[in-house]
Amino acid sequence: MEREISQAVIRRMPRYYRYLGELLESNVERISSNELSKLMHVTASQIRQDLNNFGGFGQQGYGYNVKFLHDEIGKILGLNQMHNVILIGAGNLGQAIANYVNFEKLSFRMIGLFDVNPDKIGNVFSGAEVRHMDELPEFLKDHHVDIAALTLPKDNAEAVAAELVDLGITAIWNFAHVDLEVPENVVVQNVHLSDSLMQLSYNITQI
Amino acid sequence: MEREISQAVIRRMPRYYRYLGELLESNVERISSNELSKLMHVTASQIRQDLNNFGGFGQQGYGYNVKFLHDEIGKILGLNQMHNVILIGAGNLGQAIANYVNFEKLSFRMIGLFDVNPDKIGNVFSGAEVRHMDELPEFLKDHHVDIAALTLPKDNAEAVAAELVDLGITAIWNFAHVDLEVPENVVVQNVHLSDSLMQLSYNITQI
DNA sequence: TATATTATGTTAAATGTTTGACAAAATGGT
DNA sequence: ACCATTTTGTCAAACATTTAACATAATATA
Repeated sequence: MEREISQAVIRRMPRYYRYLGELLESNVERISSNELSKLMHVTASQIRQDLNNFGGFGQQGYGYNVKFLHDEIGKILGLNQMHNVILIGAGNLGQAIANYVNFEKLSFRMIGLFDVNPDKIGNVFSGAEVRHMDELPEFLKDHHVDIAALTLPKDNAEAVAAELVDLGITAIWNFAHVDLEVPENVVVQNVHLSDSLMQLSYNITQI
Repeated sequence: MEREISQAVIRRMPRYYRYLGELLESNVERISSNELSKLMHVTASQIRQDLNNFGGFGQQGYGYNVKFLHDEIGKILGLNQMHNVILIGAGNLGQAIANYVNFEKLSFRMIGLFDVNPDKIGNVFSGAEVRHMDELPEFLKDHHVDIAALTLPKDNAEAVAAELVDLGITAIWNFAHVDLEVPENVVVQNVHLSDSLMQLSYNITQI
């Protein structure tokens, strides 16, 4: 039986991926957990412990090969395969997120935008046309979708999420200011901006 | 000597605040940790433990008064005072965030937008005009600013952050895809969207 | 008013996470 | 070819967080 890897570890993996990507761009070939720990301001022990959850990627006396480790973490995070993404709610935030997703060219592709506002239907953002929500069932018959991004007001979010789940979506990137209730086979990743702002507000007052 | 409250607890406070706000809107007068735990899908023990970090807000045999607790958590998070916010980088995401901040009317106010792109200077978003970055020092002489939101490409982020810190900014809400190096009296709250997307990507592949 | 019920605040146990220590293995200089 | 140095992977200790248990106090009912 395999032990499940904690989200505490998973949360740190994209950060390793990012630093290794930068090292790669700087043509650094190898790095030790000690050097990386100084760069990232974490303990070397944590780095080694984290990586060892997934296997031994390093070599004693040498350290880690930057390119190899970067690739391996990419695979762990599923970045070696393309994810088709749709987005519901083509407002300001939706447009920003649509851009954002396309930026990660090799792993994520924004293939459809949906809204209910007639003024927005037909507009093209980030190379995708905004369609009416009514077209969603038909669209999902023709296209394989891995992730739905929800960038809409909280009042509609729960109902739209339920509809998406009915239509077979199993991964939701949720920007709405509400916690979605979904079946347990559906993965929800929340980005609660106001929670983040409130945490900042708290930390300001503590100094 | 007061024991510092862990960020694990702080991260949960905005969520309590949100649920209590909804209960308040539904005219619920009182709630027990047990009822709230069912609503929020956390243990009642955790709720009581969390709240007791800040004081005894409840009463045995009664539970918690919703309005009182909501107010108290608001105070803890610093939401009882207005925070002036500026934003650097008036692109798509910047516009979305500017809207977002103004939405929390009683606690946060977007008072200035800055960019270097001449096409953007002079535009008005969310009631604030976009100014050139060169005007920032002058602006900060005339206005008290509590928080600077950074919504710009990662290549400029570190330099802009350094400039902000020089000019006396002590709280940064960072959306740039980079970890800022700042003096320890400066608070940084990161929103790394691509980290979040990668975490989602990982969790998809695990089911 | 007496009593059963509810529900907090708090202590202690259980669980989870991070850090330190070190044996084993590879490297690199002489 | 040898030896000092580096550095991993892993075990165990230290630390932090979460959950369970329960004494105490207020409420509500009869």
